[in-house]
This record gives sequence, C-alpha cells and structure tokens, in this order.
Amino acid sequence: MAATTRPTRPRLRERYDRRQDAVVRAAARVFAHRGYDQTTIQELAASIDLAAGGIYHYVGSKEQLLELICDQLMGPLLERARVLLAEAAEPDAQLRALVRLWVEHVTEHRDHMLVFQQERHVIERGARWRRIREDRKRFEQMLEGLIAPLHAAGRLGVADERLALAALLGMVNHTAQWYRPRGRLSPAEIADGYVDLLFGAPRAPVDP
Amino acid sequence: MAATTRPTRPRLRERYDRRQDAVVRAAARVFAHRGYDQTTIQELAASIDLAAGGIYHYVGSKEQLLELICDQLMGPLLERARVLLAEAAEPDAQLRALVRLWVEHVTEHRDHMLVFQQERHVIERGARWRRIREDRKRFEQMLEGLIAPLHAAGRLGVADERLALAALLGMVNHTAQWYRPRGRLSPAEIADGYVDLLFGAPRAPVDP
DNA sequence: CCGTTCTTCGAATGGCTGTTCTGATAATGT
DNA sequence: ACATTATCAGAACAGCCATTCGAAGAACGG
Repeated sequence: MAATTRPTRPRLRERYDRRQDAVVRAAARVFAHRGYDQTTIQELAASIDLAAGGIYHYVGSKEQLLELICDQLMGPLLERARVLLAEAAEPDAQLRALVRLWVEHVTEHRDHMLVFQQERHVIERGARWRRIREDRKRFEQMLEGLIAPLHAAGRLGVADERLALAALLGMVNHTAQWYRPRGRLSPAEIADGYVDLLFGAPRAPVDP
Repeated sequence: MAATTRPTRPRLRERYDRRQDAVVRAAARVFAHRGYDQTTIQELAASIDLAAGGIYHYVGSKEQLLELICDQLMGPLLERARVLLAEAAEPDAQLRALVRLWVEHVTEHRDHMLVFQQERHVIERGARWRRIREDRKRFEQMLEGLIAPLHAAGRLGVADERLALAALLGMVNHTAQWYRPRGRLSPAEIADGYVDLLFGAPRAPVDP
C-alpha cells in the first residue's frame, strides 16, 4: 500500500507528474505488446531506465498501473466528446464529428486501446473498476443519443438501432488492431467510411 | 514435455478424446472469465473435477491448452466456410451466407472468441502460433474474395474495399462481447444486419 | 552552502503456481 | 480372473516476480 507520495515543491511536482505520465505511457506500450500479466515490473522498469523498485515511487501497484492506463484513455476522450456535444448541430453532423474524434483518439492511443481490450475480463468485474466501466457507459450513451434520432428518421442503413450502435463500437474499437500510422487512410477517412456505412449511403447505381 | 500419451485401446481412446475436448472447452470458459494468466491450473482442474496434476494427462502444458482452444475455434469455422464456398452462387448471396455462418459460429463459441481476442498479443508473435495466424488469414481471404467483386460492382456502402473488410471483421468479432443467448436478435438477424450495413442497403425513404 | 525533501538503486522476501513424479486404483481385453 | 494399460490424486519442487525497505545520492529552497 505504498502511498507513492507526491512532491510538495512545485518544481518537483511538475517533474513528478510528467514522469508518472511517462511511466503509464510506457506501461501501455509494453503491456500492449507482451501482455499485462506476462510483463514483469522489471521489464517495464528497464524500458524506461529505472530499477524495478523505482516504479513504485510513481505507482502503487501493477494493478493501479492498469487503472491509470484506462484513465489516460477514457479521460481525454470523454472530455473532448463533451465539448463537441455542447455545440449545437444536426445529429448527423454531430455523429460524424464524434466518430472522427473517436477514431482519431483510438489511433493516437492504440496501445492503451489494446490493453483496454485485452484486460476486459479484469475491468468487467470488481468494484475497483466501476468508475472506468461508467466512463465507457457514458460514452456509449452519447453515441446512443445521436443514433436514436437518426434511426427515428429512417436514416440508418440497418433496421435495428441497438445493432447499429454495436456495429459502430465493433468497427471503431477494432481499428486499434490494424491501423498503422502511415497507412493509406487517415483516421478522418476511416471515420467517414464507418459513418457512411452506418448511414447506408446509397452507392453508385448498379446498372451500366 | 509430457507426451500426454493417448490410449491405444479403441474404447479408451474415445473416452480420452471426449475428455480432452471437455478439458479444452472448460479452459475456454474459465479463461474467458478470469483471463488466461490469472487462471491457475488448479482452478481449471477444479472446475472439471480433477486434481491439478490430472490435467497433464490430457494436455502437455498450459500454453498448449491455448493452442487447442484456438484450434477448436478456427478448425470448424474454416471447414464450414470451405463447404459453403464450394457451392456455386452469386457473391452477394455467398457473402450473406458466410457472414451468417460466421456470426453463428462466434455466438456458439463466445468463450473461445474472447480468449482468442484477449491473448492476441501471444498469438500474434512466435513461430508456434504461425498455423493459427494462417488460419485466420485464410478466413479473411475468403471474405476478401467475396467483397472484391461486390466492390467492383459498386455495391458496397463504403468507398474503400479494405475498409469494408476491416469494418466487417470488427463488427462480427465484437459480437462475442455483447451477444447473449436469449437476446432480442438471433445470430442470423445480427448477421443480416451487418451485411445490410455493408451493402449500404437504402432504407425506407426519409420523407413522409 | 545547509537542511530538507525527492529519487533511485539493489537486495531480500515471501508467496504463488506450472509442472513432475510416484503409487494406487480402475478400466480393458482375452 | 490376469496382465496390461489408463486414469488420477497428492505431494514436492523449482523458479519466478510483485512488492518492500533502507540507505545513498541528487535536487531544491533559502
């Protein structure tokens, strides 16, 4: 139960926070590649030029590390999404904007996403992870809120509203597993592609 | 390197095979819930009324258990898919049938799927898993082979062919994470929903 | 420059868990 | 019923790894 005491002096606290962020980010990278359980604290520490014990100055436990990774992932996403939804706009435009934001976030936090998905069985159970589950829930509700009116207006390419949501979640989350930074498609193009699918955008006519 | 010697006597071999299958299936169930690394062989053994050591009569190692889970998942899927593709039919009908088959398989092997996804980082690297990676590759190529002509005919709801494939993979694989046996939608309905999205099926007109 | 607060190392520890091994019991086929 | 093969429990082992701790060195504030 190491308290990982934070510095009080302003100069040092700043450094400490930056360092902690780096530790968490490094953890995300290593966990994504080697897996959470199979990564030893020693490996992790080595990857950031620390001795094993040094990690515990910034983090209370390995499990808390996982928690911080989830926070680094969900916190900014929810924040950005809230800002976007606060602006007034048509649901279809907002949905497109939100999916763009989302895909950009996923591609910028691939490691975090991969860890988040791999450790689903941990996050899904236990009181400790309630907050993170709620974050995810809130985000899904934002999507739901945009999809509902579109469904009511018959604008979706699929009959079932909830299936549309599930499909969207699947497409975007899966992006973390194939996206590569210098790939053919930009995150925005990918996002637009997903939204096009959702809208059942009628493609070019079939007959010559 | 326990050889997990199989019985030679026919009566016993049959029982052995059935038992091994049960062990693997039980492993899939427990791994899906508790996670591969966090599940001890003892827990697993207990869940099937065996002592820890007894497992090793049927399986050489914990890692091989993972391998067998992947085989139980991919083997039948590829087999069924091959049969389906052998029949002559239009690409759109075949794609629809293949996605149905696939979604049914995913929903019937939810645990296997969840383990497969959770342990992605293991399966992705190392010579030992090459065969399994190839199986997955082959399946994706089947999908690709059906999507290509549809894309050429302008039948897809999205401009990019590869994005369509990625989207489909994401949707279907994600199904394992929310599907519940007595849910509102049947696997076939879910599959049709996905295909509708892919085809950008024009929904009911917007205006009243 | 001093006292104080941070940071980091390196070693020790304590528990856990995959795997092996042995012997006993049960099933088989003849 | 007998010889042989299968099945399995239970204990023991061996290695690993998260975490703790104390001391040494570095950075700060005045």
